[in-house]
Amino acid sequence: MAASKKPAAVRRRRGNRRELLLEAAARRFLYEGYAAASMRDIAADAGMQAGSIYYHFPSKADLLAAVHDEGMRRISDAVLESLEGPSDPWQRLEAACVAHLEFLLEGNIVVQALMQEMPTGSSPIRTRVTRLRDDYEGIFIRLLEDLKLPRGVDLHSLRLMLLGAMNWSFTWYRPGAETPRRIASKFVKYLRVSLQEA
Amino acid sequence: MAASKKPAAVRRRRGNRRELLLEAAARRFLYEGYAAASMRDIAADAGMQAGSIYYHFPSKADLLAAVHDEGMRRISDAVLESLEGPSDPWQRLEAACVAHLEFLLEGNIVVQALMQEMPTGSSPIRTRVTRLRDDYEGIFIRLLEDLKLPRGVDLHSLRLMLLGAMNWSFTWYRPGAETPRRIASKFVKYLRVSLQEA
DNA sequence: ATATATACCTAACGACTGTTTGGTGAGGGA
DNA sequence: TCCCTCACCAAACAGTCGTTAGGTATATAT
Repeated sequence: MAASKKPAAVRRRRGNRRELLLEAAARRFLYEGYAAASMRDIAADAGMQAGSIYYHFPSKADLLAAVHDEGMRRISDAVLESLEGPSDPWQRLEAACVAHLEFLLEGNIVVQALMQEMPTGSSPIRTRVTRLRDDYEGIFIRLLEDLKLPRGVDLHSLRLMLLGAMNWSFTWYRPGAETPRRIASKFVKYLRVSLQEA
Repeated sequence: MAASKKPAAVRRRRGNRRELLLEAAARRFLYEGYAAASMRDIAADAGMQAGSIYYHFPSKADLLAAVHDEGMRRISDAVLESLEGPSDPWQRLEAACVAHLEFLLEGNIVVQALMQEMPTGSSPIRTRVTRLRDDYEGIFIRLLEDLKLPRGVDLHSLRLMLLGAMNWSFTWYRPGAETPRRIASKFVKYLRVSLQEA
C-alpha cells in the first residue's frame, strides 16, 4: 500500500532488468571503484531496491564477476570479428589493436569497468578473472607468431609491451583528441620497422 | 588506568611515527585499495589507535595525498639520480626507464601504492595528483627530445606508449622471473631501431 | 618544581555497509 | 477462476566506517 503509483507495463519479459543492473553496476564500479560503490546506489540506478539485487546475484562479489565475464565476452567478440577481414599479418595485428582500443576507450561501459578493478588479493574470483584475461591475450600471442619475426625477439615481452601501452591509455585518454584508431595505429607503427629489421 | 602496561622508551623523537603511518597506509592502499582500507587497520599496522592518525593527518583523503606526494618524490629523485652518469641520449633514456621500473616493481611500497589508486572523480586531490604526475613525466619528454628523432615522430604518443607499457607491467610482474632492468631494456630496444631509421 | 607542548589513548557519534527475511502484486497456465 | 512462480519491495540486522571529543603520560623548557 505504500507505493500507490503503478508505472506498470514497463517491465515485461522475465529477467530483463538483470542486464540493466549489470550496466549500472559497471558504471558505479568504473567511476567509484568496487569497494566504494554501494549496492543501494547500484540498485537505485537500475530503478530498484538494494535487496532486489539479490534476486539476480547472490552477492556483491558475484556481481563484479558477472560484469567481468560480460565485458570480456564483448571485447573478445569484437576483436575476433575484426580479424575476419584482413589477411596480411601486420594488418591483422593492427586491426585487432584498433578493435581493442576502440572498445576499451569508447565502447560499452561494461568493458571499461574491466580496467578499474584489479583485485590484488588471492580471492577465487581473482583466479578466474586472471584466467579469462590470459585467454583473451592469447589472441594477441597468435597474431604476433604469425608475423614471423626474426628469432631473438621475445614475443612474450612484446605482447606485454603492446597491450600494456594500450591498456594504460585508459588512464590518459580523453575523447575529442586523438581517436583510438589513430593511437593504436601509431603504437603498431612504432614497433613495426624495428622488429622487421632487427 | 585502563592500560597499565607501559612499553615506554620505544617512541622517542617527535613525529617519528608519522613515517611509519605513511608506510602502513601505503601498504593497505596498495593491497586493498583506498576505499577498502580502514583507518583502524592502518593504525593497527603502525601500532596505534585509529583516532591517533588524526593527530598527523586531518583526514583519510589527506593521508592518501601524503602517500602520493611522498611516492612521487622518491621515484623522481631516483630517476633524476640515474641520469647523472650517462651522456649518450639513448643510454640516458634507458637508465631512466630502468630506474623507473626498478622503483616501481621492487622499490618502496609507497611508490608502488601510486599505481593502485587512480581517483576517477574530479576531487581536488585528483587535480593535484595529476599535476604531480605530469611534472614527473616531463622528465621523459625531455629525454625523448634529446634523442633528436626524425620529425614525423610524435613524441607525445611515444612517451605515453613507453610509460604505459612500463606502468602496466605493475599488473603482471612477478619477482623471480625477468628483472625490472631487463624488462626496461627490452622495451627501449624494441623502439630504438624503428625510430632512428623511420 | 612547575608549566607546556607533544603524541598519543579511550570511547563514542551518526551514518552507512552488505545481506536477510517476509511479504506482495502481476502475469501466465490449468 | 484458481494457483503458482517470477520479480520485486520494505524493513530490519549486525557490523563497520571515518571522524571527534576529552583525557593522559611523557619529555622538554623554564
